[in-house]
Amino acid sequence: MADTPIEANSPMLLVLDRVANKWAVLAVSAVCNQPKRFNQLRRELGGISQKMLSQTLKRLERDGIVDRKVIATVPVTVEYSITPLGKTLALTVDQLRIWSEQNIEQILAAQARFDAAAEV
Amino acid sequence: MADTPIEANSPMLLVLDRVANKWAVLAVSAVCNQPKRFNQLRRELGGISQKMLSQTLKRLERDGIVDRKVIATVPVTVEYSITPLGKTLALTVDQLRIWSEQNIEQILAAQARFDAAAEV
DNA sequence: CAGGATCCTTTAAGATACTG
DNA sequence: CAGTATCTTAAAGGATCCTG
Repeated sequence: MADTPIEANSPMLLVLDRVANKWAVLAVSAVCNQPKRFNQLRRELGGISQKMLSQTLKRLERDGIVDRKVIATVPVTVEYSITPLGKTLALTVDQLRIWSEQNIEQILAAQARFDAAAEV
Repeated sequence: MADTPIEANSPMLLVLDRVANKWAVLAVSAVCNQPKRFNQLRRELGGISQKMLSQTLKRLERDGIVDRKVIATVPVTVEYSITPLGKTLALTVDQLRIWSEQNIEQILAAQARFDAAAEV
């Protein structure tokens, strides 16, 4: 890790602001292996509202993480896919997923200890 | 990345909820190399309010990411340091920092393209 | 020095209804 | 089907004052 403290508007924070939220991670992950349609994603991402999904996808598209392709069927179909840039991000985020899975027990144990110590 | 979509309460999301916010990342990063005191951290993390810092540190402590040590001086001193668990997390988060730095240009370029296309 | 408690403002998020 | 617009509610965040 870096010796220098992270500044308030570093690339890291800019990326975190976009990527480090539940729905963005879910969406990237869902789209990562094959293109998906809007409502298909909605169903796949459990409780997401269409507003949130719409927002999330638009942000990801703007950042060049996912690609949006309108197919002129009737009614219209829209396909979301991962970009090359998005793919590398997904790989990186996946590292965090692996860390999470490997350490979730330790975290939960720490929480339990903390809470036990707290309630006297 | 995983083929299976990330479920709504996976370890990943639990970790993201804690770790993937500006202040937590800043705090972990600030404490990563040597222990720091409360107000020392406050100064180092630019604009953080003491409420936010307090909240952030408490959460990180609860999760076993940082360690809190009260030193009985007068007035009292409190020292925050990284735990072994926190250290491995910092390493992982650092990967994301590296990705961010390497790809920030591409992201900004994508945003510029998107915005240019949007305003007609 | 290191915080807790309170109040108040701003932002995020969900529900609902409507459109090309 | 794939969204946008609007309204309302929930949560995050900041400012201020206070204490061991």
